[in-house]
Amino acid sequence: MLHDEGSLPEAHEQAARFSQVREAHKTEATEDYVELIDDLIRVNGEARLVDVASRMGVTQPTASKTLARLQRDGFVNSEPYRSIFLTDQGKALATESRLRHEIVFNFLLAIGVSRDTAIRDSEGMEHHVSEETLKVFKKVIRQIRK
Amino acid sequence: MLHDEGSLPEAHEQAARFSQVREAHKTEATEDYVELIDDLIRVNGEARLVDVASRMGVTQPTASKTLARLQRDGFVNSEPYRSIFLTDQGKALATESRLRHEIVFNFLLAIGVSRDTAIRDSEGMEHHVSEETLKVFKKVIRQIRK
DNA sequence: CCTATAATTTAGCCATGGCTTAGTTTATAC
DNA sequence: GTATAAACTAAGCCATGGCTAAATTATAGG
Repeated sequence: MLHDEGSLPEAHEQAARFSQVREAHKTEATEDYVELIDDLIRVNGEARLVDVASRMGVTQPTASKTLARLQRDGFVNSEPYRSIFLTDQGKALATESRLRHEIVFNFLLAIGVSRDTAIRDSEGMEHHVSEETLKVFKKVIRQIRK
Repeated sequence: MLHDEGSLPEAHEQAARFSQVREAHKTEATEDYVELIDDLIRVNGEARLVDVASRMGVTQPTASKTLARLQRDGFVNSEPYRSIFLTDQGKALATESRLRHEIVFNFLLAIGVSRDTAIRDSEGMEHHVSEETLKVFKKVIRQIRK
């Protein structure tokens, strides 16, 4: 059970958890964007707004505005009408996000989730998995593989 | 690997996944609120705004505004200055959310995540786990328990 | 080299979900 | 029964992240 019958967790603890989830939310867009930009640079040699937008499933103005925020916050760099680059901070975040994403994805595969679903679910889950859980995921992957 | 070296998933498929995650986001607040209101009614006999706010970790005006949206969308019912009730639709969503939440929580426990972390991570993860993955989670819980 | 098309930006709209400050209603305590 | 405290609502602010329509800049073809 998540909490006992007839009782609830302490209010301030519950509040702290919800605050934490909201906090994670704020960084989701950033992580998704830098991860995608990193992929585009690897594969295409450069990241163009038009590709970011189409792969994120948003319109170009939306992608443009989001990228302006990422630039303001120091994750990307780009000059007007030019392609997009990751700053060192952006690269670090992309690497970390990719790693986390891959672990969640491989974990889902390992326990028997189909590839399609693993791709889909890992996209949403990756932002909400703590370091501790990630460690357990890695252990389970190793165990199942042997 | 999530995708091959030197290639990317099809743009429209990737876009569809991100759209899906964004879609899930929209219902998160609703699910968290109805789940909490359901708990409060079970334990306290009623759900008061002041408790919803303190347990969600937001100010009363924020909770009030969110509840107005939930009422507009048919999940809760309440008269001004009175306590909050779930509609049938709200109860159904609360039940479904609680179930999903418990499965994710118990799954994390089962694979060896600590109770505190399981409580925290399940809060964020529950909204991003598909039916298929949930089934696998249930199976794993059963297997580990015996 | 110029023109058409594609890419990008700008401007302005909207909903969500945070906040504060101030006012109103309800409940409590004396 | 009324004063005070607690609960709730109202009004108005902000950032994020969606959108469309229109303007601007870059690029490619003839």
